[in-house]
Amino acid sequence: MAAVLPLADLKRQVGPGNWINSIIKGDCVAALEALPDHSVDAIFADPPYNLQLGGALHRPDQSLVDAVDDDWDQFASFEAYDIFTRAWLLACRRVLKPTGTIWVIGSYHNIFRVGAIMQDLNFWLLNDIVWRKTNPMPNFKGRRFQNAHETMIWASRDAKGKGYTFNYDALKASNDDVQMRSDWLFPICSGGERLKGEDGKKVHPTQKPEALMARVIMASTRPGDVILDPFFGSGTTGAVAKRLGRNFVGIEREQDYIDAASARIGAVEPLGKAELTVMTGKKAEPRVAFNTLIEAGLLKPGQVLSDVKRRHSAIIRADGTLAANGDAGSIHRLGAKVQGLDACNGWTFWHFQEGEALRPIDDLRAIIRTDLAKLS
Amino acid sequence: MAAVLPLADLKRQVGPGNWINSIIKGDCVAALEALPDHSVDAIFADPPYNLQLGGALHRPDQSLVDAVDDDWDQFASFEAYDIFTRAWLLACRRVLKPTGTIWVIGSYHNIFRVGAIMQDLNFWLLNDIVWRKTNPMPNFKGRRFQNAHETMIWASRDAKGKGYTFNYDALKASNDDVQMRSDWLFPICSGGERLKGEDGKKVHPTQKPEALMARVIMASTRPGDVILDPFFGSGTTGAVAKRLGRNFVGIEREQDYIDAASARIGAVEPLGKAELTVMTGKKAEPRVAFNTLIEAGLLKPGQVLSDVKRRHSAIIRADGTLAANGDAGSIHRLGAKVQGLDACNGWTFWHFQEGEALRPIDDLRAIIRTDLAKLS
DNA sequence: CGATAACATGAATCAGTGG
DNA sequence: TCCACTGATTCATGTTATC
Repeated sequence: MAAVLPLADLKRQVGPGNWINSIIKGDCVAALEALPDHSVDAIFADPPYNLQLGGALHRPDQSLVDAVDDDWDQFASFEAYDIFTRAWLLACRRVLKPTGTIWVIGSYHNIFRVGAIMQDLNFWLLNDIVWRKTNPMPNFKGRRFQNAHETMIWASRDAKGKGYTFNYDALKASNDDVQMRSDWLFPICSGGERLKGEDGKKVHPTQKPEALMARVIMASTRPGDVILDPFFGSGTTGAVAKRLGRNFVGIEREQDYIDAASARIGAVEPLGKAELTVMTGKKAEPRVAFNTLIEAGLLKPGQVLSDVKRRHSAIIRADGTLAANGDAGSIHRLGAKVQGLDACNGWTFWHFQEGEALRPIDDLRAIIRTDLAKLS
Repeated sequence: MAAVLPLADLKRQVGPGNWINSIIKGDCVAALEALPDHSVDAIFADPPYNLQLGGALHRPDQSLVDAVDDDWDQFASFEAYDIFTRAWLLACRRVLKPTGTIWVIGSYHNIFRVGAIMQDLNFWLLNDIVWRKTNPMPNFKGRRFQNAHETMIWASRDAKGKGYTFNYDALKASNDDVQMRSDWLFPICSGGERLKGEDGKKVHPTQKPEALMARVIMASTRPGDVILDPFFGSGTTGAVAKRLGRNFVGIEREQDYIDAASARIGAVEPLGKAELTVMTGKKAEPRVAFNTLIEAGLLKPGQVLSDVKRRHSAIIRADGTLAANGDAGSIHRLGAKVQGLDACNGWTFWHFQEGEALRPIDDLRAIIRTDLAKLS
């Protein structure tokens, strides 16, 4: 069983960190306000979808918005939903680390309002992701297209946000070596994965599939990260986070959901470290300066480098710069200059002679990196 | 050549109906105000997306991406964009028949604001439709998911709108007798369909594909209906409307676009009545990524794969890559690596244990494909 | 002339670090 | 906060050039 933390206990300052991997029982905004600034790495939110289907909606002060009926005033309802949305998003934003990202899932009933408010609050939209359902419910009346998808918004905390986690290389490698697109195909949650009560009825009306959650987590978090879910429900976020070696914090009001989620998460076995290692690309590798190749004796001052088609050549100088045609500079600057470009990756542009063949100097950097790896 | 109508002439009341099948030259809202109440059956709007681009973007080969940096896409703030959006949507609403519907296309940059404002103005959202692009531009920096879709909102004029046109049966018949879903697959507009000037450059930066427009028109209008496009651009709406036996009204400010659209529409041959029945969308062979097998539970992280002669083995990681001997990568790259080859088809190389036998993981892909064949 | 390679391009909010 | 510098990064499709 995952720990359950009444909000009152949390507020009594039981100590920092005690809320990791627990479900906070209480109102979403109130519970968020009890968490420290910049304390979570990622947020996944599955807020109430709309007012028009009769779901209960609470204002930030926990008062109940009047139930929707045929006479309801549409503007007042949208306004109430906007106030609610702004409140929880703002509270989430404070809790999120500056390098963190947030996911919000919704349908056409609410996602446009959510997205616009996110922009108003200075979240910086990175992608909208379409979850295409393999087995959506049909449209029974034949008056619309079958509503076969939901939309997720992925955003960083700040405009022009930098430094967020995106495991690009792992996603690409797992996707037949082409980059992952913004349209994802998954079945809806059903069968054995769907939590059911003793009466055989589903515990939660909108339980999300673990496969969807797993891709979200694998894409935008690292092992050990803390993932917050302010509308925890049946606890899919917690279950998948635990399985994938991440930490979670859930917020939920309903005791029935908390009970089901707690038991569910308790039964999850985390994967081992080897299975959880995330594939990284060159960006994550240690930097090796060009000078290091000279110091290691792999290249020598005076030696000539050229591009792969031998159209340009340059001479290595003892200070670790290249010289050609009266110009000199780093491998990158000079590579750009001789080609008349703004930028150039000198590691892949410049080649050295080995026998009759040309090899990129990047091969030599790989040798250095291999040696470095043995040391660490 | 389609008729071009300066807004001043229209205001001089040349007579009702004279604006049918013509392009009104002028500002969008001003032109709309010159049209009568409840005079069009459907609206298709492709407003500026309000892209907020930073500096220049280069492809990995250093070529420059031709960005949409036109003046008409520049707005000072979200607030300015909202004011603009509210104005043209309100003007559209007056012109639309009570039984009419409106389509608006956009991307994550603007569609959330547009959708929220549509709801605020009492449009009643019927569906959001995802246009999945077969050939989207990649993400060059590897910092996001490939932005592979755009979103269309389809709405009726009034809340609980009734009596709008939706050709449910025709769509279903054209879709292998299953109801049309909310995710559509089409290529972007290129090749011979893409309008080009004498300099060989594209006339309009965001010309929409005719196939997309055709499905919109076939789904939500009847022959003889009047379709308004307040951001006419290169005139795709007019060209497809004419071909499909519908009438159009376009509004456009730029003379260059008007000239191109007018000539384009003039060259269109309307289809005969018999051909106006059914048209199908293009289907594509579903791509199945290795990750899909894990997400579907057919393979599990930690499980060991080997080649058919058990000379090499590798462990499946949660991120959808394989690991062996300290190396890691996609099923293809690692298969190549362990064999010392340049390339390898991981689908046929790697096998999993089933009882005492080894079966290629390609067998599992076949299972997924069978399930997906219905979707494409 | 045919096959193949090379090049071009599409609604894009597209980097991270250290001084 | 700004600036300089390193150096990582693309998929599908259509068109043109080359052999």
